[in-house]
Amino acid sequence: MDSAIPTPRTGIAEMNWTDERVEKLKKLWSEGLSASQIAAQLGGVSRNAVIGKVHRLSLPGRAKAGGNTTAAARPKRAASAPRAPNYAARSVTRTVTRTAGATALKEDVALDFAVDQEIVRDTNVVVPMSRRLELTELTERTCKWPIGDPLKDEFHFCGNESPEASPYCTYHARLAYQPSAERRRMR
DNA sequence: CCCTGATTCGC
DNA sequence: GCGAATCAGG
Repeated sequence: MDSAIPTPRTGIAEMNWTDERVEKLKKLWSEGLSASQIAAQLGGVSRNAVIGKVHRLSLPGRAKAGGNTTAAARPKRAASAPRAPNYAARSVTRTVTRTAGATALKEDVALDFAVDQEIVRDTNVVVPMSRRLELTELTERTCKWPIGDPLKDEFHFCGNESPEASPYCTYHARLAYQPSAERRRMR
């Protein structure tokens, strides 16, 4: 009677295709989410698993076979997606303080330069819209800047592309690591 | 290189 | 039935 116990007591580790999960899969797939996104939402399965299941269920594939569905994969987001104000390319004409006299300290010049750059940034850089990724959707190159209250449902991560070896996108990296002159002036 | 879905095939 | 490995493509 005893012999080999299948040991199904793995608790949560058992990720089979329950009716619920299949329904969710169908729903998300029909909404146009990519297999990897669906896998991330379901949890415990790979995108391959999702694709495999989709086929087994004979769900309608994406129009273009093997094709990139990036465009089709983003059905809607207009609802409450933060829109980045587009007052971007306003140019700032700043008169450089060229203290002609030899008294012009190198430090001042360097500082001016830094400030110049800062102004340019402050003028051109706008708060980027986030991709609103879930924790499980983050990858090596997605910005991990958290947005919102972790306890609330709308909590998400920026998710924009982050430079290699950086956990944040360029925008949030600046907020995170505020270096030198920038901070000084902040005060 | 990043991503996508499609297919194969051992389990 | 399942899904990793592989294939094929943008």
